[in-house]
Amino acid sequence: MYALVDGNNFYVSCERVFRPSLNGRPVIVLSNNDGCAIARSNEAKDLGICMGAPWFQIRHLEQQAGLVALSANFTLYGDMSDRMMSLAAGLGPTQEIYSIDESFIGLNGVRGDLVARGHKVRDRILQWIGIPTCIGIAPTKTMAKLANHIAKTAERKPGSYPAELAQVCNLAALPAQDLDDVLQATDVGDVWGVGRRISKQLKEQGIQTVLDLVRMDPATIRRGWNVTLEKTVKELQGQPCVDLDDAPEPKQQIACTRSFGQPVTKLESLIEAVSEFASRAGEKLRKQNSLARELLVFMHTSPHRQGPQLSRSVVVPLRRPTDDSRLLAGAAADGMRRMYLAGYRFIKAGVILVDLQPASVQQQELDLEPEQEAEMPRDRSRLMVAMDVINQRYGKGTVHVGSTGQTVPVRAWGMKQERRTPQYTTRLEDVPVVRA
DNA sequence: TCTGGGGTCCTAGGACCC
DNA sequence: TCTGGGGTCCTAGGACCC
Repeated sequence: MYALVDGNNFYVSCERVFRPSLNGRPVIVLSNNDGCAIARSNEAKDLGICMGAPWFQIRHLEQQAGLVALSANFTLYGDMSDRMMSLAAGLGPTQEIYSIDESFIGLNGVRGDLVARGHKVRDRILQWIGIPTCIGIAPTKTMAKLANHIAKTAERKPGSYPAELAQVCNLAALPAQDLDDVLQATDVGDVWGVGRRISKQLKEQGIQTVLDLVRMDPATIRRGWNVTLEKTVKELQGQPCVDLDDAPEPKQQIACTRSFGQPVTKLESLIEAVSEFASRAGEKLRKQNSLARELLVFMHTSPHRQGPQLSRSVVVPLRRPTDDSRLLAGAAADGMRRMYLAGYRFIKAGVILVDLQPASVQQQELDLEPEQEAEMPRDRSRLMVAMDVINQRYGKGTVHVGSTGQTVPVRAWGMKQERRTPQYTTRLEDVPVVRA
């Protein structure tokens, strides 16, 4: 048995904890560069704002409907997430943190009324952290996801489902006929693993609701689509195919990519940008104790704007597997020099570290180039360790690779974030002060 | 004027091997 | 009249997730 605990409108809820005046108002959180909506309060959803709606298209709602738009404050959301996860873990013996606002809890061995237990944990998260959540409970992860969706919808749209399913929904506790009714009332596109494309295909075959999908023969689904969808159907039928993953493997690739605040044309600016991205990717790489053997750099112009378009990428092999930000930044800069072409307005660039291996694996080699040894650290260099410790303690970018251009007063490629709230929980100067 | 960022899994097809 | 069979590895692209 599994539970899925999911924060409601998570980013918006985080902001509301520190600005209660936002309660009851339409609020959205914008993506990097204040580009588009990535989180919406219920009131904002009711205004018809879609996930991913470009800000310039909905901006008029600020005046017309009192919409509040905030720049993304990922430092805040990450910290609130940690707090929420630690309380959600109290629901059962095992936990898989699936995303910043969701975790699966394994309920094996948990006795008693699961719905009552769910409400207790939900109330605790709301009181201690301030984040409203919904909890779905079921025999498989896919069903728990569905139960969570039902718990949320039942709360937000009264009448859509039986009222007692709101907030905490245990599908395993429903009588068969009630379960069928609930599945029939749910669109097949709401199932975890059924995206826009497959949803459309299923509907063309007459499979409209979750109940229709549950009644399909898994082998038929496999023949008509693929094994992934077959697993989804089996899971919906109550047969577990996806295990709880409470000790995730290290990532197989690590990316750092950004859109620029404004178009960038100059090589120097692009080199600064990808040096910075490579250095940031290096931090993530060291955190999971891996080395990279290859690095991919890319850049492209904006498909949404007029003018000549260009999209290029190059793979840069590294001399030997490394986690050293200096070497990664250098490789990224080399790649950029190789692929750069003048005359284009670039809007995005990025670095992806691929072909990763554990840092514990060491390929020995003959010392054929002893004069280069000093520049090619073989172990995690003490410098990188010191750099990470200082940046952890005094803030990101306190110590950085020189080629990233942080000494320049204004970075040509910097991000636009005009509406960001303070880092209430992670920066001493930003901690709210209570006055009597 | 203006549209995010970071991942995973699966499959088909080509290269290559014996 | 006539061109083997079986296997692995790698890559690109598609679909999905939040």
